Amino acid sequence: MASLIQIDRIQDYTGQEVRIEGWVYHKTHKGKLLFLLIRDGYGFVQCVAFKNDLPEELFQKILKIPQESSVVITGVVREDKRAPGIPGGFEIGITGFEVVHQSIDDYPVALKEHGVDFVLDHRHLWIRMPSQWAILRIRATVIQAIREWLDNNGFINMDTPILTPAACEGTTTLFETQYFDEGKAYLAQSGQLYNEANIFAFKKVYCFGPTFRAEKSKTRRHLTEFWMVEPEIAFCDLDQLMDIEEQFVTYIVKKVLIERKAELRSLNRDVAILEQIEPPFPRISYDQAVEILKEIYESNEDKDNRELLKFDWGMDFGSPHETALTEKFSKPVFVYGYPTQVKAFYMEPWQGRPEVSKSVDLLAPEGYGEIIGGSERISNPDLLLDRIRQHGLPENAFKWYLDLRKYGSVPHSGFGLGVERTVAWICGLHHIRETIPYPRTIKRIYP
RNA sequence: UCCUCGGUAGCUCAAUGGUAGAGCGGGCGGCUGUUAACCGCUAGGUUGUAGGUUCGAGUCCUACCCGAGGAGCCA
Repeated sequence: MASLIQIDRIQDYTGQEVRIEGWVYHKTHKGKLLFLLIRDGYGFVQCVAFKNDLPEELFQKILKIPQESSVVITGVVREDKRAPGIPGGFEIGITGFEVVHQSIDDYPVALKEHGVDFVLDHRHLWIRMPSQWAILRIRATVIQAIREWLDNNGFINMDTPILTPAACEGTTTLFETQYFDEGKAYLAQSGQLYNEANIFAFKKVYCFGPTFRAEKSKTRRHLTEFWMVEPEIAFCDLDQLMDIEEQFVTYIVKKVLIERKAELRSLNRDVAILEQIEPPFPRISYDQAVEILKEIYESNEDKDNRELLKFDWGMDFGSPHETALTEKFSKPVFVYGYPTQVKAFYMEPWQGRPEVSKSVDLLAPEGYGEIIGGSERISNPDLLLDRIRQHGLPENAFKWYLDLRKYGSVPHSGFGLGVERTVAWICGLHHIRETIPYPRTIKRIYP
């Protein structure tokens, strides 16, 4: 029997008779000539049947097969530039055709444009389409790259709890659940505080898991459930943190470029932009960013846009500001030294400038905005206690967190990278919802 | 929470207040290189819901439901 192959390795089998197990994605025929586009989970390949070369019964069987039917096809691999597919350029001349299950003929997801509501209601079927398949393959590679780089650079994975007793940062709205007789528990929005404990045992750690935000955000950059990797490093200041972040992000992009080129191409992503991602990334201070935004504001002629771009020192960037700022750069750009008042309570103040924090965000180019938020953490126990009190946080809940500054406190830093925003940027997508298999948004929990 | 837009065939969309239509998808037939092929035939509808105006409402009015985009907040 012909050997079973994966479509992504098809170029290794030119001239050989092979077998593929997969599903019929598309069928078209022109009299005696018939084309099937078959997907097997690893790729998409065109299979060709010519009536005169096959028994009549077999040709009719292929002709009648509905979209999405599961099949086992035997045939000879040949190179042909005309052949569509991912990777494409190869096709299989059918010699054998076996139906595993004949799909019923009302498959709802047609090969055409669909509305947002429709495709999200059919997400369980939508993921079979080439664009969604490619995006989710790239997502898996991004996740693999994240773990690889961290594991190979002295970090150890420490899972932090998802059920937590209180708001970690006391800012965002959390999902709430009853925890037996212990009162309310909340779904984690960050593992950072636990990681700050972990570094005192393991030096460099990361947690990687789902994160939950119950905010009623309704934009193309938001999900209520998303994945975040949070590295945390002992003996690390803000500059060293930026060094780590740029190495990390560069590795992720390079890995995708090497292993998922066919997928990027199928998404029509301009890879030239990604290929130039190399350290160092530009580093600008918040103060400089404010100056740049003022210039952009002054030179903007469109009155409506102009109002959205209005900005004063002390504000946090809105989406229009991030977009305008990053359009000035072709690489991801660091913005450091945000005003203390717009950032979380645990961030180390700038020396001699307490109104500024040792914080840094990494903004992706092409208007994709913040993919990383990070900072150097407060290492002085008295200052940390002051901040907890100023923010009206429950002191008791932070007792353990304050302990960390009492026993061997060191300068330390960390950051969180949002997986979905990173994937959206690498893939060049309009909306974050396509970067996760089953997106959870404020109005959607099906399927 | 606020602002804007939308809801008509399985899907994408048309239809000046006057007989609800096209393309795709489905079914049947034709064609040896299709790339969401093309050509012919065919089936397919409680126009989001409830009320109102009118001789007559997909269209105008009111309320509601559902969804999307954006703002705020954030990764």
